[in-house]
Amino acid sequence: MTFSEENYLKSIYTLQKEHPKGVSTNVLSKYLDTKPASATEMIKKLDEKGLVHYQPYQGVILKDSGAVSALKVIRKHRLWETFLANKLDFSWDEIHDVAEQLEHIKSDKLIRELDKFLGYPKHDPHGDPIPDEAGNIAKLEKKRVSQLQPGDTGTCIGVNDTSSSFLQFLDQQNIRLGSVLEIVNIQEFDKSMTVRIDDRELLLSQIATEHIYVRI
Amino acid sequence: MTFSEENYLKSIYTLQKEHPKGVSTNVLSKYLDTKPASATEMIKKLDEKGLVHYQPYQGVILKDSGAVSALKVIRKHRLWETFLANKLDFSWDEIHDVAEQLEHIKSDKLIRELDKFLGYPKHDPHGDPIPDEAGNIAKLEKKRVSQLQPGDTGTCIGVNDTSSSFLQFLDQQNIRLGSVLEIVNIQEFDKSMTVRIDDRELLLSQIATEHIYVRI
DNA sequence: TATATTTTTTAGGTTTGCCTAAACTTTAAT
DNA sequence: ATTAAAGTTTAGGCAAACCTAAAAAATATA
Ligand SMILES: [Mn+2]
Ligand SMILES: [Mn+2]
Ligand SMILES: [Mn+2]
Ligand SMILES: [Mn+2]
Repeated sequence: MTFSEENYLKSIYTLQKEHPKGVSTNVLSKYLDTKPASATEMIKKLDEKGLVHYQPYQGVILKDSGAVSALKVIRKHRLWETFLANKLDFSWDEIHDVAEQLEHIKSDKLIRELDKFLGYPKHDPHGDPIPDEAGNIAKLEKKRVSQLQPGDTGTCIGVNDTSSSFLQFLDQQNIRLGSVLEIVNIQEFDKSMTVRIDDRELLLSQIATEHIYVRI
Repeated sequence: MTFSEENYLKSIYTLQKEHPKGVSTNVLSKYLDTKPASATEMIKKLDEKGLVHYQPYQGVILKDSGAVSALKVIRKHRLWETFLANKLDFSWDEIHDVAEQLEHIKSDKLIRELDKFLGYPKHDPHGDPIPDEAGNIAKLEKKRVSQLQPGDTGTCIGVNDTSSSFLQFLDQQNIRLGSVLEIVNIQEFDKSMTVRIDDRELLLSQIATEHIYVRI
C-alpha cells in the first residue's frame, strides 16, 4: 500500500462521520488538498482493490477491509503523536505534521514495541482514542467545555484556537494540558461559565469555553 | 529532496570510501539494487543540482554540499537505530531496515529532540559514529577481532554473519553486544585466537574472529 | 418543465523513478 | 594495433500520482 493510498483511506474514514452515505470527490479532494479529478482516479483504484465501495456520482464509502487499513494508519498516527508529546519535548500543536509522516512507516514490530514503550495509551494527546491492534476503537469522549453542565468535570486535552493571544490567556489562567476543570455554574444571559481549576474559581467567556477541549 | 535522492547521496558517501576517485554507475546501482541506466539518470540530476561532480564514464564524487546532505541522512539513520535498540526491544540485526525508512522523515526539531532523548550518543548500535548537527563525524574505531593484536581489548558491537548457527555459537560462548574481549594470544599456524571474556578464556577460529566486530 | 449552475468524470499531459535494449566508450586480451 | 569484453550512456517505455480543460451528469432555479 502506497503513502497516497493510506492517506486517502484515512481521509475517507474521517469524512465518513460527516458524510455517512458517501464521501464526494469534491469533499475528499478539498480535505487532501488535491483536485477532484485526482480523487476520482484514486477512488477507482481503491475500488478495484476491494477496499472501498464506489459508484460514479454517488461518492465512496469504506468496505470492512478498507476500514481496517484506515484504522491501522490512524493507530500509528496517534501512537506517534503520543510519543512526540510524552517522550520528546513537542507541544500538542507541533505533533500532527510529523506524525503525518511517521504514520506511513511499515513495521508491525515497530508499532507493537512503540505501544509497549508508551505504556499502552488509550488516547492520544488530543484526546482521540487509539485503536487496538485488531482495529477496535473506543467512542470519542472529547467535548468542548461549552458542552458541559454544572457539576461536570473534564481534563483539558487541547484547544481549537492556536492564536498566541489565546494561548497566552490560557497560560495566565494556569490552564494547560491535563488541567482538570469542574463546571461551577453557567450564566444564562451570555453563556459564560464559572469553572474550578486547582481549587481556584474563574470565569470563562462563551468564546473561551468553545475553544477548549476536555476529555470527560 | 526526495527519498530517492537521499538514498543515492548516502550510498555515494559510503561507496566513496572504497572508490575514492569516482563511484561508477555499476557499483552504485548494484548497491542500491537498481540498474546502471537508472543510476546515470539520477547522477545527472544530482550534478545539475550541484550536489555531486559527475563526468561521463568517470563515476561520481560528492561535492561538499552533497556530503553535508548525505551526512544529515546518515545522522538520522544512526540516531533512529540507537532509538530502536536502546529504547524499544529491537535486536541489533533488526534495526537497519526500519531505520532505512525512518531516516527520511523531515523535521529538524524531531532529530534534535531524539538526539537529546537518547543522551547525545556518539555511536550507533553497530559501533558507527553519529555525525553531529553540523555534519562533523568521528573516525570509525570499528575493527574485526582478527585485526587485533595480543593485549588489545575491544567491545563487541556486531557481527558480519547473521546465520543462526553462528549466532547460536556466540550465545553458547556468552559473547553478546557489549562484551569486552581481550586478545590473549594468536596461533601462528591457523590464526586462531585465545580471547578473555568475563574472566574466562576461550579459543576462536580465524573464521569466527573475522565475523565479530569490536569498538576499540 | 426548461434552463442554468454545480458537481463529477474523462481525456490528455507532466514529473519522478524505474526498466530494457541498443549504441557507444573504455579496458583487457590477443 | 586489432579485436573482444566489459562498463556506461542514450533512447524509448511504463506506472504512480498529480494536474488542466472539456464533456457529462446531477442538482438548483426560474
Ligand atoms: Mn493528528
Ligand atoms: Mn499521511
Ligand atoms: Mn544501518
Ligand atoms: Mn533509505
